[in-house]
Amino acid sequence: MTGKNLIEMYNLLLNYFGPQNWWPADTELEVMIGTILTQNTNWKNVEKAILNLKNRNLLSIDSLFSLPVSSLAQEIRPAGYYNVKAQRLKNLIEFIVEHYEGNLSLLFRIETRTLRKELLSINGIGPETADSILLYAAGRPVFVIDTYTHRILKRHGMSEDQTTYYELQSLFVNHLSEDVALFNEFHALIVQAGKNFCRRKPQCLRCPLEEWGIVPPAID
DNA sequence: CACCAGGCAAGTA
DNA sequence: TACTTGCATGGT
Repeated sequence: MTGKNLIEMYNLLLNYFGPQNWWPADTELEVMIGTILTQNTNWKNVEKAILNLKNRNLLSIDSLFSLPVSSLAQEIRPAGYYNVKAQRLKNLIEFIVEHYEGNLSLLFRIETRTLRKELLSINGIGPETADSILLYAAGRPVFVIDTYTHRILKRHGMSEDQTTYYELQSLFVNHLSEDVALFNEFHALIVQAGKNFCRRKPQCLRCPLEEWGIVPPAID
């Protein structure tokens, strides 16, 4: 497993699925909200929640800041875990208001490593959410790892159960050029492949990566 | 009916 | 450090 396989994987997926045009959102704030809402949750449900916020003109730092967390929870109900996620969104908004004058461009002025630590300091933002914000909202060359990435690489013999988030991230970063557009597209394609072919059961069927000559075992 | 979805934090030993 | 559990709606 080498970089060659990753580039090959990328080309196969891009050829099969085409460009994914991520992240599906109108503003940087909407991206950030989406990263929290989609935690362990189907994106379709997230869309319903975001539509609720849009319809009530709540997609701004100021309006979210003054909205009671209980009201926010009701708006985002379709996204599931709504009490937890409402508090997490509040934590994010309060952080931006209290540390960066409620100004996203002020927050995104920070250097990547530091910005990552800042995001991780917020309760409710873990490695994947932080990296998604860095890549898809702040436009930094950070590779996002999710459960699909773990699953697909494991099925193709490129990782193990114990392989950590950061080990997988290093695998991609060390074998790819540090390119925001590439990282953006690659992760989106992995998610697309995961949704279509890499469910836990009944294992990968008609997977575009079959061309590798690898028969992915059903695992997890 | 069971299973899954673009995680994370908190609790336990 | 290394597991386990709670969180929850909506689609298949």
